[in-house]
Amino acid sequence: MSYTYDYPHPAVTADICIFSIRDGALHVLLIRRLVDPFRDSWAIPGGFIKMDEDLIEGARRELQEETGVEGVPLEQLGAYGAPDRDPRERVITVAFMALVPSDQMVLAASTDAADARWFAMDDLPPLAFDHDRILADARTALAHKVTNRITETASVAFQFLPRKFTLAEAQAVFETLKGEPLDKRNFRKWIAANWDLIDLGEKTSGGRHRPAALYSVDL
Amino acid sequence: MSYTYDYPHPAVTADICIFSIRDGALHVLLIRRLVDPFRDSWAIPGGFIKMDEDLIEGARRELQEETGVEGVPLEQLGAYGAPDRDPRERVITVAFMALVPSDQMVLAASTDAADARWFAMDDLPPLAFDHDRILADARTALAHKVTNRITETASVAFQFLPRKFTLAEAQAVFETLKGEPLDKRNFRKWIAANWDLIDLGEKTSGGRHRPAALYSVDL
DNA sequence: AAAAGTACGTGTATTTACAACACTTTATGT
DNA sequence: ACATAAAGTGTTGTAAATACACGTACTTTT
Repeated sequence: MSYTYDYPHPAVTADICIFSIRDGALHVLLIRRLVDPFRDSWAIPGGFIKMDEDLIEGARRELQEETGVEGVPLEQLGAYGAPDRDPRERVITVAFMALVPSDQMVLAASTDAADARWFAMDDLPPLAFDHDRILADARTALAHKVTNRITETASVAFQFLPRKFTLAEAQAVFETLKGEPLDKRNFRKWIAANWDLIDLGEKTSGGRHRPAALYSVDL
Repeated sequence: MSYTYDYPHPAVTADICIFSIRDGALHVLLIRRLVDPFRDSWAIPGGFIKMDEDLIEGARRELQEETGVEGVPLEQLGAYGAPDRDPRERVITVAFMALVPSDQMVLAASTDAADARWFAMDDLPPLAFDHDRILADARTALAHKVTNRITETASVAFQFLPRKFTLAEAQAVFETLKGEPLDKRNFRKWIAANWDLIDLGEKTSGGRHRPAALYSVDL
């Protein structure tokens, strides 16, 4: 089967930057390519949009097919379409991003991708295509989303915390997402002002130091 | 000549929202379509991306071809790709926007567009495709760009003013772009704090009221 | 010449957000 | 008891945003 047009058409893909925190460090989900070009290179997951699906649906489907990840709230980042970004043919990609708790994710490779793995953002392999640029843009957007407003993305941050958490643990999560250290007192003022924290009246124990109060959050 | 692919490919277009102020009201540049679908409907200018040009280059070219408008600093708004947004075939569009001084623009219609005209934003005709949504998104983005930061877009605002202008004239321009009235005293503080205004020591005359001081701006 | 009309020009007080900054408290381990 | 380690806690300064009202200077009309 083949498809013929009177004028040349580009291919259109959706590529998805999935961020998570693992072991206290920001990670991104990458796949190893099984096919040329960039065979055996790492890349952000993505693939061709089908003719009957919306862009975000295509992104969701590709993400599921290539990594097994489902049910994440994607946000569009923008379109990338430099003429030579793919050596095969003209390929324009629409980039999406999301922040997810990776513990609940079951990674599964597929036919298109040999392997799906989490990589620490400060220890990335060389990436296929222009995925380094896309990922850098997504990283910047993530930091803004988490701090500037009370977005859905920001509330995902609490998914990285246990149901009962200390304020120090919460601060570590937000520092990781923003990528820079935060002042302890200012952070406590900020989080108390922007979320409904519930003081559980319980304390940590077992540390060789003063116990911390435990909180939960009402999102 | 025809082009054949193993898999179906969407068409990709660039559509451009060009805003300007005319007669004190925010206007947008629209074209009347000469071809189906939506023949004789009004639409934001745009067209198919060529295989060897970047998205923004394609946007610039289509804008020039369809309206004669050149040399404007486009910014990407995002990609729109609902499966049924074009009845002919699957068409994904990447939207761009810009704010320009329309007086210097020479409008010229082309083969694709019967007519290019400015429409007041509060008196729009029905638009082709999903252009009403794209335009609404662009309108929101414009208001943010003009006020939230000192962006290039914001400095275009002064292009709507004569070289020597009064602060009341400047306020009217920013109110039009933002779409809401501004407090006179606060506006004067804000503009003085954010731009280099030069008091020319001259005054208006001929009004049936107290004359206003004339300024110019050093961008 | 006086009065009315019209837009010009100006200052202060309040609130909010953000940034900087240091010491006391309370547990654990030796 | 003492050392260690992290928890917890307020104030101050600055900048930015908001709200708000009246005297001034010129033109036109009577």
